[in-house]
Amino acid sequence: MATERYNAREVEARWQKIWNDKDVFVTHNDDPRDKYYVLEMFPYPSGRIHMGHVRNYAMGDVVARFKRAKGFNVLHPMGWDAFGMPAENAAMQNKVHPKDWTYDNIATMREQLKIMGLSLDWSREFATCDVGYYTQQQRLFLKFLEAGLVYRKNAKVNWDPVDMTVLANEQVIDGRGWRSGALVEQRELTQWFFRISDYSEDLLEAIDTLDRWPDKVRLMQKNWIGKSEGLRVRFEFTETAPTGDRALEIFTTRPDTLFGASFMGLSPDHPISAKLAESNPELKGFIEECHRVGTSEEAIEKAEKKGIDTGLRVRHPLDASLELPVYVANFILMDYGTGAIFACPAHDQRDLDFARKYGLPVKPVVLPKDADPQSFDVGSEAFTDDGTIFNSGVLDGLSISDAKQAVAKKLESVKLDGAPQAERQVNYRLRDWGISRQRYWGCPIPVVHCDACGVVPEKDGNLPVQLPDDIDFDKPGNPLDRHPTWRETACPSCGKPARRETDTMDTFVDSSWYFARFTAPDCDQPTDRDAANGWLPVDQYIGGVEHAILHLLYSRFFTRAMQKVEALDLKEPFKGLFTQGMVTHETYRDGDGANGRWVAPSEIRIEDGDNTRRAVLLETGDEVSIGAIEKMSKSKKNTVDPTDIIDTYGADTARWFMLSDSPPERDVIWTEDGVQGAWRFVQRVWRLVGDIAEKTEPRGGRPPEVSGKALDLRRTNHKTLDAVSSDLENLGFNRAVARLYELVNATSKVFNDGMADAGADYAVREAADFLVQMMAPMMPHLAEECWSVLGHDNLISEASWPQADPDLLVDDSIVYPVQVNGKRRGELTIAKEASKEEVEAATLELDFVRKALDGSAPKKLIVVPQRIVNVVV
RNA sequence: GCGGGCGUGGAGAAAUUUGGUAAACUCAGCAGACUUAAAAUCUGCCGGCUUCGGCCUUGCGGGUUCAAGUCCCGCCGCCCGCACCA
Repeated sequence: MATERYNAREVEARWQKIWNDKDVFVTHNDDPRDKYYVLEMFPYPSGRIHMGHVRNYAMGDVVARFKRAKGFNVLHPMGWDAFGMPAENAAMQNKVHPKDWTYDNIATMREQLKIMGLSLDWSREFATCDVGYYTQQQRLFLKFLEAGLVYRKNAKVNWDPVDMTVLANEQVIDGRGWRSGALVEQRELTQWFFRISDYSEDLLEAIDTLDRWPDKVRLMQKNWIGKSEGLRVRFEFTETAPTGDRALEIFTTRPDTLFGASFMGLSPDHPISAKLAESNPELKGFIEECHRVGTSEEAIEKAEKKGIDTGLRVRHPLDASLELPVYVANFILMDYGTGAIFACPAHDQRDLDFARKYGLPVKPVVLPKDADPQSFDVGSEAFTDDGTIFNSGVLDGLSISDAKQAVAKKLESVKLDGAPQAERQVNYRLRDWGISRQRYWGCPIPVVHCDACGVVPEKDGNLPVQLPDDIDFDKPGNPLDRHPTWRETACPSCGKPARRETDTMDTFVDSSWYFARFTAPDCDQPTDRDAANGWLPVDQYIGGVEHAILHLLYSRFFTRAMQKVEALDLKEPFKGLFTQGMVTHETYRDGDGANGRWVAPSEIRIEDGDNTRRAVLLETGDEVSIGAIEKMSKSKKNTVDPTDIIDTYGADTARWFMLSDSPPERDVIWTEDGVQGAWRFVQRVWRLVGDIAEKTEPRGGRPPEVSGKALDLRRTNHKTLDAVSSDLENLGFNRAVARLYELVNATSKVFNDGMADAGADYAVREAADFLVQMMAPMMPHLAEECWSVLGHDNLISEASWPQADPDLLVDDSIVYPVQVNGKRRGELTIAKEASKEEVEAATLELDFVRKALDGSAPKKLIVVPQRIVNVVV
């Protein structure tokens, strides 16, 4: 029993070298076994790995190692999402080139990942800022352009005044830039767009096929695409509008409430509003005021419904005698529907607020169930639930959906100026994806502006359009624009001098196809079709829920677009998706609570008392206040550096702790005590396995006859194997961990009790072998070391997953819990094959059952075979 | 406002897939063994009440069922997403 203390540092480095020297984790595309592609969202090279990465990659690595042991050809690559603003910010602040900053960070983080012992195929590594990668991205862009998937338009864009760049709608959060936090302004610019909205319906419908995605993410995507079915209706003006329009076109999802129409509303950005404003100073002022208010959450919440009567009137399409006033109103959005509405105040809260303010009619047309049509009044709350149509002439008595159909049918057949007055229409919230960014550190958009030919795609032979290295960051804005010579080029079409596009692509483009590039990272085309089709879709994708909409939706679009340009042949890139929780930690503050300075965990010591727990500064011994548990962040200083942990305890301990306790989708709380618990387990396993290796012989040949405790242990071994296999299959890492603790407890007991029963040696040795194999995906270094101590001469990383013996998964006898009136009152041990009648008879013999029955027969006796017995008295 | 999720010991949690022994496993705590002492390790206890027979207990209130943490209805609380989308 002279086993030495486990030296993680030495052991981990040794096995990592062996794996590397033997190319154990290099994957070949021509391997004939079934494929399994496991991918974790690749990191942005911000500088150092954080605990969130450790958690994410530990999970992915467990899946990769488990599937490898199960016999799959596993693809598990890693790369870097390497373009983006922080590199430019660093350039501006520290006078370091974005390229140097990025590649330095990558070098640091690569080493950090390597000491985690991840089973990655590093031969496929790339960074999105590698010329080799963005060349292919430019090639893909040109193919998309040719296929009509890209276009340029003058558009109002979200302008971030701090980063001095354009943001996609998705990147505007509460009216602020997602990165800078600055209030976003509206600006007119010519921008490049991807036609993601062409795929709205397809992207929406296919969500139903993603049955291995979290419901939450699927729902978020559904809402984001935001489909609504309705009717586009033209209301005839009583007099031609100043724009020359004879009718006002609106979109509605509630044509059933048409008889409740009270007024019309125009967006302040509607062409008619703009035209009227030219001769109406009051309206002009109002529109300007609307623009000033902005679109922030706060502004919208506080904004009162306001508007101005334009003086224009329209005729009601179903009742020509009725004329409706046309207002410009601040709550109507130009970029949804037609930018104009008909308002039915009784059944829409916004319309109601507006109508009450301006004294416009409120006529209910949907009657709630059991309400009195004479007295029903909506008051200050619009009625939006189901009901029956009334006050609506021919529609009276219809259900809402029947009324919708009836109105659509009627207005489709009425002609106004030769065209149908209404058309059914489906509207989506999803807008095209603006990808232009006025930045240097991104993939250049490979087009040329020529005075003679206009906008011309760069020739494929001229790719790549490479970023210049000599660049300065003295002023804000786009450095490519200011570069003295980079812009100058020849027109690919006519050969005359022309200028390069200086916009670069949104970095979300880079991450929208990297998973495909990993399948053939050196291909001289964006993809090797066979490789991509062979490996994709990704079987298990793992990452943070913060990418639930943007990255995942863009990737789904990209896969479709790539299918269209024949770069690959599938629609959905990610078959299984898992969104892991965050890593959190207690926060600490110096001095007086809320105003105190944040203190890092490494600066304090926790003192546990009987019923007290306090934190004191290491340096001074002064007490600091313990605050809420929050996501690890630099600003709150509650971070723990993974390399410090690995230096002290080793990678296995860090990985094991990350996988223990908390279910993977939930937040995990990082605690020093918890890490130490994991460390103790590492040592305990090491001692136990060492002792078993010393005292028992390796197994071989047929299992011997076992009895008593040894038989029980063999059953435990196989039951644990069965359970852990399914836990890992379902990403239930915390459950798998708990079962391995149980197995260690059970094995120690048999081993320490002297192994008196027949076959105990075998049972204990089997337990050790199984234990080591089952923990190998989670603690691979310790597992390799133990595996070799147990006398195996192969690598556990290359060993096959063991098979559970079905005979050992069931016991000879069953312990039935016995309930009396549904409360457990005792138990009954009986042979497994006992018939229902035998169980019933045995139950009635039990003392506590007899007592409860007190001589009379039970009202009911329920036996659920192999489960439970319930006696109803 | 709309949509979704969650609520179990001192803490993280299990059991939620199929309604069937609530609290496995870990952390913290307590008591003990070993030790000159500490660390490490090992053993035991650890939801509440109890007249020691038991009784109660999964946010609260109801319901379905032989049986409810699990299903249904209504509240309360917390978290997440979207947000003037007609």
